[in-house]
Amino acid sequence: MSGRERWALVLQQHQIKPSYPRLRIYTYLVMSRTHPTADEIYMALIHDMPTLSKMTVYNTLKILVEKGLARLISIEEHEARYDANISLHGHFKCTVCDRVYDFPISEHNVQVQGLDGFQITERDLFLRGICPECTQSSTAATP
Amino acid sequence: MSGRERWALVLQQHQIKPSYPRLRIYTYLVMSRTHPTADEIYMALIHDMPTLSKMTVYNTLKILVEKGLARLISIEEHEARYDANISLHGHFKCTVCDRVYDFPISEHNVQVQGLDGFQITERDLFLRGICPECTQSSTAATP
DNA sequence: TTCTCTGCAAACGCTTTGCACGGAT
DNA sequence: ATCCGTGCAAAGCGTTTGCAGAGAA
Repeated sequence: MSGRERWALVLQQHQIKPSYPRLRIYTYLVMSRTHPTADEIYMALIHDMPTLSKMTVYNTLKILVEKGLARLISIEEHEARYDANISLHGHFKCTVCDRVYDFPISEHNVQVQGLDGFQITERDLFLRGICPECTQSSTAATP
Repeated sequence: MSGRERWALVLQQHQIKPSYPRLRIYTYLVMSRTHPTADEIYMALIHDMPTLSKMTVYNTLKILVEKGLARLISIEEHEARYDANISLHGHFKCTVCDRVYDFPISEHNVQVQGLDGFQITERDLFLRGICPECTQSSTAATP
């Protein structure tokens, strides 16, 4: 089974009709490790699919989130990023280069007191700061 | 010392000129426990201050965040919420009533592995789900 | 006077809405 | 023939920008 077929099956299993645009968008999201925005996905696919509309990207991403195949990362307001990795993990955003990194977390990171009676459906641990690469280039630039 | 004077002093200590609009905005943010948006702050103050502009609210909030007197909560994209409580704590957002609750967290909640070399400046633990109040009303409505 | 703050108006960018075409069943 | 997905155009909303007038030092 090819990669494309495999993801088509995943879509079907989640009650999403695997149309060509949807399949391409989902496959791109799965492959990419950069937590792309809707616009970045659109820009990456428009070369291959000249008729693709940004609308379809928005629609598809919305469906993927609803069906639990993707997560919406709102680590920074005004930019909605998406992640097809739906397992428990944290996100670090570099405030210099704007890249978003994954890092492993465990249950005890998100185990909290004082929320008795609250039904928790989503957990996000967001860190912000400067990544090693940007730290290095800034110290190098300041001799 | 009145409450107003006290917050004026805090502003001064953070190199923010305590103009009347700034003082009112900051005082409102400190008193409110609802993590208001810029628009909510504007709506709350416009009755008392008919000449207040939304611009001034945006400007003031930006300065407060820069100077470390407030935190920007991006628990939900497309709405920027602000919190004058800058101590370590988590946020829970009810997806039904949209309220944002505080809850206590400790250092071990945000202690993570795999980020050696990363300079961390901000930590956010966001939970989403349904609050007790909304859970109760929804079960009551489903007999 | 000089500098900063305020606040109007307009622009901006991302996202949503309304609707019509087209392809699949 | 019907239904659903696609995608154009336009509107919507929160936020930012440019600038001018007012006020404090």
